[in-house]
Amino acid sequence: MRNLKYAILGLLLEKNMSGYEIKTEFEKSLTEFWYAKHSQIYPELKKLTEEGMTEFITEITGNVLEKKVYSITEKGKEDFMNWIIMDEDISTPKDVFRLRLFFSHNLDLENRLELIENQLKKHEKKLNKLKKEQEKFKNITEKNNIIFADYLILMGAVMREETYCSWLKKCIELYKH
Amino acid sequence: MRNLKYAILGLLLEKNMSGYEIKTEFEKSLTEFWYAKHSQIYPELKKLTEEGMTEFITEITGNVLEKKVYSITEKGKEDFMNWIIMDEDISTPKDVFRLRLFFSHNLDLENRLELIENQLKKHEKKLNKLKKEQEKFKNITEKNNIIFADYLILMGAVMREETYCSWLKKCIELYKH
DNA sequence: ACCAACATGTAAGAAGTTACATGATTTA
DNA sequence: TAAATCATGTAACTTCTTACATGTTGGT
Repeated sequence: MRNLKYAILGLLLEKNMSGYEIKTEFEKSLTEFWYAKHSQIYPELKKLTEEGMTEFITEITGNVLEKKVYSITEKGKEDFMNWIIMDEDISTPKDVFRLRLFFSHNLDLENRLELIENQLKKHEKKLNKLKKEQEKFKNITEKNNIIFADYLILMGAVMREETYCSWLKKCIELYKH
Repeated sequence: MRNLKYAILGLLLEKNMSGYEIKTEFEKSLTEFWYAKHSQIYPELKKLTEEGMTEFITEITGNVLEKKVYSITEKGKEDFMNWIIMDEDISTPKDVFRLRLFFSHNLDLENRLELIENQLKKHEKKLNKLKKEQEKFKNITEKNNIIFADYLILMGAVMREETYCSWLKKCIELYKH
């Protein structure tokens, strides 16, 4: 599948970046649908370079600190463009909370409700955070840039969290009556 | 995290099962939130037995076919009951489609719309399948058994797919105007 | 001077996928 | 008698996490 590969290539298509900057982008822009630790990113960049998908030059920050600035090659671009139109089957995300809920008849009603209410609190907190972020996207008109994709992703994340919260509230309601 | 472990222990708490039956349960009951191939289940059962969480007896089907029927031990039950009330941080599911969409400004409008419309078709198909399954749960009253958890999980799955579809439709609409 | 952020890597192990490998039983 | 399902495993590999390991730079 090599999805991490394409996440990295997609980022490098925007601009040249170091491994550290890529790591930062994962935390900022991709966090609602992908993530990777630096311990996965650095070896992947090494592999990508060996495969001829990326190249790098070394830049110096300050006096001695070396930074490897990666760029995507023609070969990398071709590979990325083949991947992005690929038609893949959808897969259901794993969900540890749902796993717990499925087996929650092993708990008494009180503990079962606590389990769900705790989960609800967390998702409500996340939803509020996402809604605050959404305020940045007031006047979006340009549909051809990465900012618009950001906007659609965030909208999807808000909808996803709203639904998760509604579902949990419905579960609580059903157990209470 | 050992989530597969607890998925298996949870199933064995209901009734004694063979690896093959556990595999079948993953496909039938747990499919909306967890899954594992038999190549992961068999070694995990072996490990669980070594750890004293499960035991097995060998049964013969037909003339010679051996079946290992696993049961959960007291130690396994204790461990499971500690896990189910554990308070874990929520994590965002990875989503390859969202990854593609995020980078879809690299496609022209026509291909971008095709990408989203294909995804919509798949999620609509899945939603219809889930709604058909929901018809089985007409008169649910008993809130203390595993069937009720099944019902809540399925409700959550329907809501999740409905929202995914709404989001995709909204994306299409925004790109078309 | 200290701390947060910048910067890059490796090692060990857990989790998950794909393929290899085999054979029995049931149903059409 | 052929195909689907039952039944159990291993091997090689990819993916991902946690921990180890080190050092620089910029701001207060």
